[in-house]
Amino acid sequence: MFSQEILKGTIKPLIIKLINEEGKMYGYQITQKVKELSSQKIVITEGALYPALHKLVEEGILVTESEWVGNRERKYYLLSESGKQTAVTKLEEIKESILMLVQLFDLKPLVYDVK
Amino acid sequence: MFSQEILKGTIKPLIIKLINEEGKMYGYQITQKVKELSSQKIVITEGALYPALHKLVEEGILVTESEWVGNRERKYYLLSESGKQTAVTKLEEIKESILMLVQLFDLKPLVYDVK
DNA sequence: AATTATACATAAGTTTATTATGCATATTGA
DNA sequence: TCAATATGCATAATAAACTTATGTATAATT
Repeated sequence: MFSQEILKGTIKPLIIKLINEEGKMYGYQITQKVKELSSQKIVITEGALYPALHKLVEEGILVTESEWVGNRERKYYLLSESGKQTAVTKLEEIKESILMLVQLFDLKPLVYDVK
Repeated sequence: MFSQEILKGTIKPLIIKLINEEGKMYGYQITQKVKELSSQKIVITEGALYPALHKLVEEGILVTESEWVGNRERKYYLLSESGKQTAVTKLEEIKESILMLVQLFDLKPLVYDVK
Protein backbone atom coordinates (compact mmCIF):
# COMPACT_ATOMS: atom_id res chain seq x y z
CA MET A 1 0.00 0.00 0.00
CA PHE A 2 1.10 3.48 -0.77
CA SER A 3 1.10 6.04 1.99
CA GLN A 4 0.00 9.55 1.11
CA GLU A 5 0.79 10.56 4.69
CA ILE A 6 4.30 11.68 3.98
CA LEU A 7 3.19 13.66 0.95
CA LYS A 8 1.52 16.28 3.09
CA GLY A 9 3.17 19.60 2.50
CA THR A 10 4.28 18.68 -0.98
CA ILE A 11 1.35 20.02 -2.97
CA LYS A 12 2.51 23.61 -3.25
CA PRO A 13 6.09 22.71 -4.13
CA LEU A 14 4.81 20.20 -6.64
CA ILE A 15 2.57 22.78 -8.28
CA ILE A 16 5.49 25.18 -8.55
CA LYS A 17 7.67 22.46 -9.98
CA LEU A 18 5.19 21.49 -12.66
CA ILE A 19 4.27 25.01 -13.68
CA ASN A 20 7.92 25.94 -13.79
CA GLU A 21 8.43 23.19 -16.32
CA GLU A 22 5.27 23.49 -18.35
CA GLY A 23 5.08 27.25 -18.45
CA LYS A 24 1.44 27.34 -17.51
CA MET A 25 -1.11 24.85 -16.27
CA TYR A 26 -4.71 24.78 -15.18
CA GLY A 27 -6.08 22.99 -12.15
CA TYR A 28 -7.56 19.94 -13.68
CA GLN A 29 -4.48 19.50 -15.81
CA ILE A 30 -2.32 19.47 -12.70
CA THR A 31 -4.34 16.68 -11.11
CA GLN A 32 -4.03 14.62 -14.28
CA LYS A 33 -0.33 15.27 -14.65
CA VAL A 34 0.38 14.23 -11.08
CA LYS A 35 -1.71 11.11 -11.52
CA GLU A 36 0.23 10.28 -14.63
CA LEU A 37 3.67 10.97 -13.16
CA SER A 38 2.87 8.86 -10.11
CA SER A 39 1.45 5.90 -12.01
CA GLN A 40 -2.02 6.72 -10.69
CA LYS A 41 -0.82 6.57 -7.11
CA ILE A 42 -1.17 10.21 -6.17
CA VAL A 43 -4.57 11.78 -6.52
CA ILE A 44 -4.74 15.46 -5.70
CA THR A 45 -8.25 16.28 -4.63
CA GLU A 46 -9.91 19.57 -5.49
CA GLY A 47 -10.22 20.43 -1.84
CA ALA A 48 -6.46 20.39 -1.59
CA LEU A 49 -5.64 21.74 -5.03
CA TYR A 50 -7.68 24.90 -5.35
CA PRO A 51 -6.91 26.34 -1.93
CA ALA A 52 -3.23 25.68 -2.65
CA LEU A 53 -3.40 27.44 -6.01
CA HIS A 54 -5.25 30.38 -4.53
CA LYS A 55 -2.71 30.62 -1.77
CA LEU A 56 0.13 30.74 -4.27
CA VAL A 57 -1.62 33.55 -6.10
CA GLU A 58 -2.12 35.37 -2.80
CA GLU A 59 1.57 34.97 -2.09
CA GLY A 60 2.34 36.56 -5.42
CA ILE A 61 4.10 33.52 -6.80
CA LEU A 62 1.47 32.66 -9.38
CA VAL A 63 -0.76 34.75 -11.59
CA THR A 64 -3.78 33.62 -13.57
CA GLU A 65 -4.82 33.84 -17.15
CA SER A 66 -8.29 32.76 -18.19
CA GLU A 67 -9.05 31.05 -21.42
CA TRP A 68 -12.44 30.02 -22.71
CA VAL A 69 -12.68 26.66 -24.35
CA GLY A 70 -16.17 26.49 -25.77
CA ASN A 71 -18.37 27.58 -22.91
CA ARG A 72 -16.04 26.42 -20.24
CA GLU A 73 -13.46 28.38 -18.34
CA ARG A 74 -9.94 27.17 -18.16
CA LYS A 75 -7.96 29.09 -15.60
CA TYR A 76 -4.28 28.89 -16.27
CA TYR A 77 -1.75 29.50 -13.56
CA LEU A 78 1.72 30.72 -14.37
CA LEU A 79 4.69 32.05 -12.46
CA SER A 80 4.73 35.79 -11.89
CA GLU A 81 7.94 37.66 -12.61
CA SER A 82 8.99 37.52 -8.99
CA GLY A 83 7.56 34.01 -8.78
CA LYS A 84 10.19 32.85 -11.23
CA GLN A 85 12.86 33.82 -8.78
CA THR A 86 10.97 32.33 -5.87
CA ALA A 87 10.47 29.08 -7.75
CA VAL A 88 14.19 28.51 -8.15
CA THR A 89 14.77 29.06 -4.46
CA LYS A 90 11.82 26.98 -3.35
CA LEU A 91 12.77 24.09 -5.59
CA GLU A 92 16.28 24.14 -4.20
CA GLU A 93 14.86 23.99 -0.68
CA ILE A 94 12.51 21.19 -1.55
CA LYS A 95 15.23 19.12 -3.12
CA GLU A 96 17.36 19.61 -0.06
CA SER A 97 14.46 18.48 2.11
CA ILE A 98 13.81 15.38 0.07
CA LEU A 99 17.49 14.48 0.18
CA MET A 100 17.26 14.90 3.92
CA LEU A 101 14.42 12.40 4.02
CA VAL A 102 16.43 10.03 1.87
CA GLN A 103 19.25 10.33 4.35
CA LEU A 104 17.11 10.03 7.46
CA PHE A 105 15.33 6.97 6.21
CA ASP A 106 18.48 5.32 4.85
CA LEU A 107 17.49 5.22 1.24
CA LYS A 108 21.03 5.60 -0.02
CA PRO A 109 24.48 5.18 1.33
CA LEU A 110 25.75 8.28 3.07
CA VAL A 111 27.40 10.75 0.81
CA TYR A 112 30.81 11.68 1.97
CA ASP A 113 31.74 15.14 0.88
CA VAL A 114 35.38 14.77 0.07
CA LYS A 115 36.37 18.32 -0.64
CA MET B 1 17.60 27.93 3.79
CA PHE B 2 16.17 24.63 4.76
CA SER B 3 12.47 24.07 4.40
CA GLN B 4 10.72 22.09 7.12
CA GLU B 5 7.52 22.42 5.13
CA ILE B 6 7.90 19.15 3.31
CA LEU B 7 8.73 17.30 6.51
CA LYS B 8 5.18 17.51 7.75
CA GLY B 9 3.80 14.06 8.19
CA THR B 10 7.22 12.54 8.73
CA ILE B 11 7.44 12.70 12.50
CA LYS B 12 5.57 9.50 13.28
CA PRO B 13 7.37 7.47 10.63
CA LEU B 14 10.66 8.87 11.81
CA ILE B 15 9.93 7.94 15.41
CA ILE B 16 9.09 4.41 14.34
CA LYS B 17 12.23 4.20 12.28
CA LEU B 18 14.49 5.33 15.09
CA ILE B 19 12.91 3.20 17.78
CA ASN B 20 12.99 0.22 15.47
CA GLU B 21 16.73 0.66 15.20
CA GLU B 22 17.60 1.66 18.72
CA GLY B 23 15.28 -0.74 20.50
CA LYS B 24 13.94 1.92 22.83
CA MET B 25 14.16 5.68 23.08
CA TYR B 26 12.81 8.47 25.23
CA GLY B 27 11.38 11.72 24.00
CA TYR B 28 14.26 14.05 24.60
CA GLN B 29 16.64 11.51 23.13
CA ILE B 30 14.61 11.42 19.93
CA THR B 31 14.84 15.17 19.48
CA GLN B 32 18.60 15.03 19.97
CA LYS B 33 19.05 12.09 17.64
CA VAL B 34 17.10 13.78 14.88
CA LYS B 35 19.07 16.96 15.37
CA GLU B 36 22.27 14.99 15.12
CA LEU B 37 21.24 12.96 12.07
CA SER B 38 20.12 16.09 10.28
CA SER B 39 23.20 18.15 11.06
CA GLN B 40 21.16 20.37 13.38
CA LYS B 41 18.71 21.18 10.61
CA ILE B 42 15.65 19.41 11.92
CA VAL B 43 14.38 20.42 15.31
CA ILE B 44 11.43 18.44 16.58
CA THR B 45 9.55 20.57 19.04
CA GLU B 46 7.86 19.12 22.11
CA GLY B 47 4.49 20.27 20.87
CA ALA B 48 4.91 17.99 17.90
CA LEU B 49 6.82 15.19 19.55
CA TYR B 50 4.78 14.27 22.59
CA PRO B 51 1.39 14.27 20.92
CA ALA B 52 2.89 12.06 18.20
CA LEU B 53 4.34 9.64 20.75
CA HIS B 54 1.07 9.49 22.66
CA LYS B 55 -0.77 8.86 19.44
CA LEU B 56 1.49 5.96 18.59
CA VAL B 57 0.84 4.48 22.02
CA GLU B 58 -2.88 4.96 21.52
CA GLU B 59 -2.59 3.18 18.19
CA GLY B 60 -0.95 0.28 19.94
CA ILE B 61 2.30 0.57 18.03
CA LEU B 62 4.40 1.75 20.95
CA VAL B 63 4.42 0.92 24.64
CA THR B 64 6.19 2.76 27.43
CA GLU B 65 8.61 1.83 30.13
CA SER B 66 9.55 4.31 32.83
CA GLU B 67 12.98 4.62 34.30
CA TRP B 68 14.11 6.94 37.06
CA VAL B 69 17.43 8.61 36.63
CA GLY B 70 18.10 10.39 39.87
CA ASN B 71 14.91 12.25 40.60
CA ARG B 72 13.94 12.59 37.01
CA GLU B 73 11.66 10.43 34.96
CA ARG B 74 12.79 9.04 31.70
CA LYS B 75 9.95 7.57 29.72
CA TYR B 76 11.13 5.07 27.19
CA TYR B 77 9.08 4.16 24.16
CA LEU B 78 9.45 0.82 22.46
CA LEU B 79 7.64 -1.16 19.81
CA SER B 80 4.86 -3.38 21.05
CA GLU B 81 4.73 -6.94 19.79
CA SER B 82 2.21 -6.04 17.10
CA GLY B 83 4.04 -2.76 16.61
CA LYS B 84 7.06 -4.66 15.35
CA GLN B 85 4.97 -6.00 12.51
CA THR B 86 3.42 -2.62 11.84
CA ALA B 87 6.81 -0.97 11.79
CA VAL B 88 8.05 -3.11 8.95
CA THR B 89 4.99 -2.34 6.86
CA LYS B 90 5.00 1.37 7.67
CA LEU B 91 8.68 1.72 6.87
CA GLU B 92 8.13 0.04 3.54
CA GLU B 93 5.35 2.48 2.76
CA ILE B 94 7.42 5.43 3.80
CA LYS B 95 10.34 4.41 1.68
CA GLU B 96 8.05 4.00 -1.29
CA SER B 97 6.64 7.46 -0.66
CA ILE B 98 10.05 9.06 -0.44
CA LEU B 99 11.13 7.37 -3.63
CA MET B 100 7.99 8.77 -5.20
CA LEU B 101 9.05 12.25 -4.12
CA VAL B 102 12.50 11.66 -5.55
CA GLN B 103 10.88 10.69 -8.81
CA LEU B 104 8.37 13.55 -8.88
CA PHE B 105 10.99 16.16 -8.15
CA ASP B 106 13.57 14.71 -10.53
CA LEU B 107 16.16 13.88 -7.95
CA LYS B 108 17.10 10.72 -9.74
CA PRO B 109 19.79 9.83 -10.49
CA LEU B 110 21.24 10.99 -7.22
CA VAL B 111 24.30 13.12 -7.62
CA TYR B 112 27.26 12.19 -5.54
CA ASP B 113 29.62 15.09 -5.03
CA VAL B 114 32.98 13.48 -4.88
CA LYS B 115 35.36 16.35 -5.11
C1' DA C 1 -30.26 9.08 -22.24
C1' DA C 2 -27.17 8.16 -18.77
C1' DT C 3 -22.66 8.07 -17.32
C1' DT C 4 -18.15 9.69 -17.19
C1' DA C 5 -14.91 13.31 -17.92
C1' DT C 6 -13.78 18.03 -17.75
C1' DA C 7 -13.58 22.31 -14.93
C1' DC C 8 -14.21 25.48 -11.45
C1' DA C 9 -15.02 26.31 -6.28
C1' DT C 10 -16.20 26.31 -1.17
C1' DA C 11 -17.48 24.47 3.56
C1' DA C 12 -17.30 21.42 7.56
C1' DG C 13 -14.54 18.72 10.02
C1' DT C 14 -10.07 16.43 11.09
C1' DT C 15 -5.28 16.02 11.60
C1' DT C 16 -0.90 17.82 12.38
C1' DA C 17 2.26 21.16 13.50
C1' DT C 18 3.75 25.83 15.69
C1' DT C 19 4.15 28.72 19.39
C1' DA C 20 3.62 29.53 24.08
C1' DT C 21 3.40 28.08 28.52
C1' DG C 22 4.13 25.24 32.66
C1' DC C 23 6.63 22.34 35.96
C1' DA C 24 10.82 20.33 37.74
C1' DT C 25 15.77 18.56 38.23
C1' DA C 26 20.85 18.50 36.72
C1' DT C 27 24.84 20.50 35.08
C1' DT C 28 27.98 23.97 33.58
C1' DG C 29 30.43 28.23 33.25
C1' DA C 30 31.41 32.99 34.64
C1' DT D 1 27.80 30.60 43.91
C1' DC D 2 24.39 31.51 41.21
C1' DA D 3 22.70 32.26 36.71
C1' DA D 4 22.18 30.17 32.60
C1' DT D 5 21.74 26.23 29.97
C1' DA D 6 20.50 21.51 29.45
C1' DT D 7 17.59 17.70 30.51
C1' DG D 8 12.90 15.88 30.77
C1' DC D 9 8.02 15.63 30.81
C1' DA D 10 3.50 17.70 29.21
C1' DT D 11 -0.59 20.55 27.57
C1' DA D 12 -3.25 24.53 25.44
C1' DA D 13 -4.28 27.95 21.95
C1' DT D 14 -3.72 28.77 17.50
C1' DA D 15 -2.62 28.03 12.69
C1' DA D 16 -2.00 25.42 8.60
C1' DA D 17 -3.05 21.73 5.59
C1' DC D 18 -5.67 18.09 4.12
C1' DT D 19 -10.04 14.99 3.58
C1' DT D 20 -14.57 14.47 2.58
C1' DA D 21 -18.68 16.31 1.03
C1' DT D 22 -21.15 19.36 -1.59
C1' DG D 23 -22.28 22.58 -5.39
C1' DT D 24 -22.53 24.20 -10.27
C1' DA D 25 -21.95 23.55 -15.10
C1' DT D 26 -20.42 21.93 -19.83
C1' DA D 27 -18.46 18.19 -23.02
C1' DA D 28 -17.83 13.74 -24.48
C1' DT D 29 -18.69 8.97 -24.60
C1' DT D 30 -21.25 4.60 -24.44
